[in-house]
Amino acid sequence: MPRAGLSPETLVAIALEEVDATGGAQLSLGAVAARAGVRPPSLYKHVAGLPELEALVGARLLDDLATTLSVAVVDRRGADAARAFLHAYRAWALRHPGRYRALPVQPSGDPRLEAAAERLLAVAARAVDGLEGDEAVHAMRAMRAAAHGFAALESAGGFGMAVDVDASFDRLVEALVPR
Amino acid sequence: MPRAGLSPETLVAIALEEVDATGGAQLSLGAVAARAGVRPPSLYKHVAGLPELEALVGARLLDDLATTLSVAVVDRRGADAARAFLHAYRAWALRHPGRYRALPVQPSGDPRLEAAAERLLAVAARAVDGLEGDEAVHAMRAMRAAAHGFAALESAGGFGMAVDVDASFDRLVEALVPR
DNA sequence: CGGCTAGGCTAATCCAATTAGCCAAAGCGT
DNA sequence: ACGCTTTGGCTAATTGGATTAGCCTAGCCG
Repeated sequence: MPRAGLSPETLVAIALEEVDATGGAQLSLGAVAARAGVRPPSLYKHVAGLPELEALVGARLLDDLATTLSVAVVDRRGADAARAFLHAYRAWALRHPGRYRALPVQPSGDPRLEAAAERLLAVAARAVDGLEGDEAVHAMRAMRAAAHGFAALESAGGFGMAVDVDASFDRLVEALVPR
Repeated sequence: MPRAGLSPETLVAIALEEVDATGGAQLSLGAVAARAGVRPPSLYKHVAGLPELEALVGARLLDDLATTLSVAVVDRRGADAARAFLHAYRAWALRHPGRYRALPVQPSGDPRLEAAAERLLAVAARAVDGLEGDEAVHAMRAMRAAAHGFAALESAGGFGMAVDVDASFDRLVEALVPR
């Protein structure tokens, strides 16, 4: 039995393949082990168990999203920043529907998750550039809610009608963005 | 061993207690059986298994929500209807955070779920009263996305900042509602 | 080469769902 | 009241996934 060259990082990468393949269903150690070409108990040499693997994957997803948004927003100001944030958010969810559904609902309880969630918040804060105090908080919440709601519904196939979804999203964006 | 007086309906009611108690975590037959004062296998005399119970619970939740929204929207027109819809939606989610998280993500695959989801859509359509064709669809999508996004984030404790959440919601509502 | 550690493996345990098969409680017609 | 049938409990057994215990070898170090 040769070494498989596993590590927490490679396991996270393998788990992401599994997430993409299953469309975000509950992760299972058996599936990850099979993909890694190894028996399930072997995974415990690299991660503490399923909850830890889920936390690592969750943190990775939040981080990916935060990075993507960060790149989209950088160097933009005011309404442009907000638009870029919203479009990049939706694009990410559309590009990885499984990963979007696998995003941790409550990124609390694990320091890694909390740190990643923190980064995401920081990016959202940059997207409401130009607003002050409570106004910034209100705007940030509206953007997060709209982005998440739209992405969740769309990536779950919730928009049945045969009407242009891009157009719907643009309306939503323009309704929210400071005029 | 006396009869426990169970039925699909009572099991759904018991499952809802469990959902409220656990805050929307994965339902388990063991927990429901314990609450019903019965051994797990006995439940199979009333429902086909966990998936069916989940479908029944999901349909019941969608139906409750649809009814609540329906009552809120009835007799209202235009912007008033939209505002009422959004506020009632958020209020329901806030009143039952566990149930909100237990709402089926993809109400498809089971005719009962599909029917309930249909009702919900019909109520949303009434809330965009006054708009025609594509405009109505865009508005409905925006409302659903905003309502779901806000409710999901709020009921998951996603708004950490100490800034009035009611005010944030009002901003979002006014940004969306046809002026 | 001998020894140490890391990383596989098998076997065994635990837990939740589910199935099989038994048996009593109710309802019902006589 | 009596026996039949159906309904709804129960225990025992199976299955599947997570996890733990303990063994054993590959790779590395002196």
